Amino acid sequence: MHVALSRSGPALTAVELEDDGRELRRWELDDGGLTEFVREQEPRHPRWVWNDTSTWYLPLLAAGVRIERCVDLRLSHRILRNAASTAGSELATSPRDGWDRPTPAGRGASDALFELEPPSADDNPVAEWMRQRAAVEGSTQPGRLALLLAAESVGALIAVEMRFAGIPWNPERHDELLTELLGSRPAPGARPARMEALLAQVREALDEPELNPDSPVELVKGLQRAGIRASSARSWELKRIQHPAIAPLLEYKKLSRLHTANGWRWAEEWVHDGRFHPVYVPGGVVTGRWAADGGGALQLPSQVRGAVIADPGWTFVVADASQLEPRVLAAMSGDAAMARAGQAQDMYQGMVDAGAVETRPQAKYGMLGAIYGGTTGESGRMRPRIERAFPVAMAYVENAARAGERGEVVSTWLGRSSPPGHGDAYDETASDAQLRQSRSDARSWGRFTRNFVVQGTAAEWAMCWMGSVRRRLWHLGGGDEADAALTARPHLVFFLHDEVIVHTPAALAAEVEAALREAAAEAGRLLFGAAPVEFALTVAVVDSYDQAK
DNA sequence: TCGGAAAGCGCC
DNA sequence: AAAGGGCGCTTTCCGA
Repeated sequence: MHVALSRSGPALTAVELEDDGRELRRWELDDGGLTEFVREQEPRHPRWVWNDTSTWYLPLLAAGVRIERCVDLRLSHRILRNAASTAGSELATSPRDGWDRPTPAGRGASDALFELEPPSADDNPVAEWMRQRAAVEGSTQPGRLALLLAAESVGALIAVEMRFAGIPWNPERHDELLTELLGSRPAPGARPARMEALLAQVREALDEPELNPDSPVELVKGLQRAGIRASSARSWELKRIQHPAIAPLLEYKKLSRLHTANGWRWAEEWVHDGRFHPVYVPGGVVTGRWAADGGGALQLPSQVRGAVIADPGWTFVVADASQLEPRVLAAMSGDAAMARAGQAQDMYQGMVDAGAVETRPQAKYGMLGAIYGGTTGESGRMRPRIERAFPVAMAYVENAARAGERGEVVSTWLGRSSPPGHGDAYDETASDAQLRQSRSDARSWGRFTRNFVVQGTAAEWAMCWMGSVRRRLWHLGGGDEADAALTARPHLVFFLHDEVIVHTPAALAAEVEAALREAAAEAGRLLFGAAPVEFALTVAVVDSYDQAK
């Protein structure tokens, strides 16, 4: 059962659809009636069809209404517009229209969390839904694409739910952590005491009393005047230099980053009532990974994770998928030897035990090099051995790289396609320098497409995993019969590419862990069927995030 | 004065 | 000669 929601000015329309798109019933509503309508219909388990999940769902959640499933038409449209397997569809060949507009930004401080604009008017969702169904059914891989759209849509629900719930954040502990590292909070515009002290050491050691360490240009000039040959102000370059100014300078830069990105000002903007409410952007990255729009949820530094503290009587279950991308590559390429190495809880150790390489770091850098296209350092040295041990997997990523170099489009396992390549950027009149540049650009694009197929498929696995986790957690909390709100049950509060945090009553932690593991296995089956690849999780039950790992 | 690019670094 | 993928955020830099 599907119910499409749309808005025309102040009027809302709900249309119940037969599976073939025929209209069964129609309701005319207003904003005040929407919440009650959805609440009444939800026990029938409709799939809500709407333009953008965040605009419709956030107000519903705020009113205490949680839904089971939806179709996010705009996210789906974007996938189908670009997918190689739907290139001939009416959707993909028609001119760009309103459905090609970007998802409305959820930007803004969480003060405005419940003061969002109401859902905006848009083109007819029923017609768009039919167009999308036709594109999927006419594609070369309808089953996979349908799964991708379902996973993307449940991801959109989860993103809104996590923003709504927020991640428990203890402002006092955050302030303590900052004070331990930086000194007490300085006046606006002033440097914290610890940074000021380090800066004095740097200036002294360089004999540069006016040095401005925050300007890379000034910093490099100052270093050079002191006889230090540095071509940039990057930490990795400075680390190689023997000079008394370097250690305090590196420490200064580290603290400066913390102070500006996740310091007191950040907390004032993003943490309210003991919760950090980041804005997630499903599908915000070309590969299908999520992005964040404000708050920096995907870059939360380890220094402040100790401020993520569970509520009294509650705890966190932190789970990350171990070596997700190598496992995904083993499954999608069908590399049996690599899959065998993945039978181990620690796949890199499994690669050592299989005799592919000698040490765990060699396995790790070798694999990352294979997936990223690295040719230097340890990953470059390991390349021949990885190729010998896992020829099928390596051929898979090499093919993706060569396709990208030729300007071709590549696709993930479920059918998300890469952006169009550059094609031949030169002709017979090109100079040697232009030819070199062109070949370099092609190789660079090849590294992108090589990584795209793996990173994008890993994102698909993660979305299937989370969708399954979400469903299981809801039932753990009593399912539809229970009256408890989303945040009164075990619920997802954080997601970071291959890692989730569940906030749960402590008594349910063991069941949550089991649900996470079952969901990981389910995601593997959903994507890859009976492929003999295991998706191992590392799980920790902790009261604060810094205790995980 | 403003806005975009670049630099640098945090996460995976 | 160049030689590792994807992002977001903050500050500085620089030109319109």
